[in-house]
Amino acid sequence: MTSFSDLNLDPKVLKAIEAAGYTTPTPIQAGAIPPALEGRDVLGIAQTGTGKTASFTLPMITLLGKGRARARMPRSLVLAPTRELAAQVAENFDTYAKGSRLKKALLIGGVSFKEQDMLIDRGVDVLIATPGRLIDHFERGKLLLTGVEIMVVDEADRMLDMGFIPDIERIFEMTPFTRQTLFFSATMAPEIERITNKFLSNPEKIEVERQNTTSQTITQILVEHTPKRRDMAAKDKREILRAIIERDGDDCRNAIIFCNRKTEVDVVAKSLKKHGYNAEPIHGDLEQSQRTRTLDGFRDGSIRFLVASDVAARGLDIPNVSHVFNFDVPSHAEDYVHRIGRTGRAGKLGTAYTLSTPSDAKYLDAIQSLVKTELPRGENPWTPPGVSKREEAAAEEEAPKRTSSRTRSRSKKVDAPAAETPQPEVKEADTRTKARNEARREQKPDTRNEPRTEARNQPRQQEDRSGASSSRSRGGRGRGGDRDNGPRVVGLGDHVPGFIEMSFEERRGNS
DNA sequence: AAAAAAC
Repeated sequence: MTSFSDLNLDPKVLKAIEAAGYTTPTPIQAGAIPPALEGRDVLGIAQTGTGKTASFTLPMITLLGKGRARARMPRSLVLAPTRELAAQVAENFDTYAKGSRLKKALLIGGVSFKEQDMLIDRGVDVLIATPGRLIDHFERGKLLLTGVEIMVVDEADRMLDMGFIPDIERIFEMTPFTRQTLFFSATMAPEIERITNKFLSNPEKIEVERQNTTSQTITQILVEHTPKRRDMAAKDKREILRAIIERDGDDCRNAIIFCNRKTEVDVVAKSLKKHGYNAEPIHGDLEQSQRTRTLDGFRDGSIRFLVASDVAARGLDIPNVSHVFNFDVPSHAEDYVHRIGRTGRAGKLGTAYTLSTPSDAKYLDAIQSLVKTELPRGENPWTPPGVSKREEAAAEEEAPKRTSSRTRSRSKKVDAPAAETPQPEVKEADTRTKARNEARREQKPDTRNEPRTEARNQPRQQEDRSGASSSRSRGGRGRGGDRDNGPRVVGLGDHVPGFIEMSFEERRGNS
């Protein structure tokens, strides 16, 4: 078995790897590092979580160790699709280039040009960028890419999804054709294939087994719900979300809650906050400073719930995420895989809930055929207020033979035992129903009103969280404390070093 | 149908 010390890496890099607690490279690292060190092009087919980032940062640091950067002429370039991923790559360089004199700059949008300009002017060895901001700098004449010796394209398939491929081609053409290219993609779509044929020369191809989406470390649970009306789905799902959080108690240490739309992200985050939960939103319409702050806060545990758009679905390496919620069923099946992959990392256990309504059926089918399993159905812990289980069942039976009259169906509901018709729905014309309701309320005031109010208020109180956790037996899954004693794994992909568990602030403080 | 990324 290879170890890092067999890989011809710079002794200083080896020392940094050792300090981070690693001895054995992951398959992608073992496959990509040797050819990269020989100066060959590399085509890596691998997803995040396989140790991909280190498979290019480690050889880059080693190769760039000799030589010095000239002003405005970076010696290497790493392109990433999102700002957060670019920042993550930059952190990786910080970790492993500690002993070296390499200078780096992070060029991402949403922050001022000033600092970035200064760094470029002074000369950098490593430039890490999102395509838009890089091209912007280039067009301002602040940047020359003719000195690029190594170019890395990370998450190419996502770049394709985001329409970045023309930009990537443009950037390729601004660099010298003698450069070394390291190219990473989770899939080889035809368009990706075309690009690699055009810009890579005789690459060493390393394919790492597709990450097991039904990984044993992730428990997937589907929670189905049929809203009374279609427009109530979102509101109902917010209730269900809170009910699950309460039910799972301490097991749900933290969670990423994915929504399909940015507006929904805002609504869900606001709603959780209103109910006393520690939650923050993250999506592309928010200020970059806030995005960074929120992600740091989630990483260091000061934020318990990260409500996110798909900006956070891929590649982000946040260890110790206990739960992922698909508040919305993702409409691209691939995204499901990426989203739930934010938990169950580094051999630890994770739970991924997906909330679905009948209108999601089509997307759900696509997901299930992609992951080649039927998602196990879990219990929906939330009951709509005023609707007993019994009545729910009755209503379902009733549904097929329902006749036209709304009034009739409503009065039926009222007749059912323990029913509570929502007051706003009772029209003045319906005086008989109203009177009946009032009479019933007088007869049994506590059994109807009290529990309902309490149930609604319960999650509001912070104390209730610990209260709920005492009864968190979790349907016999019996995992309790074994989250931290999961299967033993080695290498930079699965094993997570201590520093990753720290916030960026803390890491800076350490260096 | 929407998200991401440049000003």
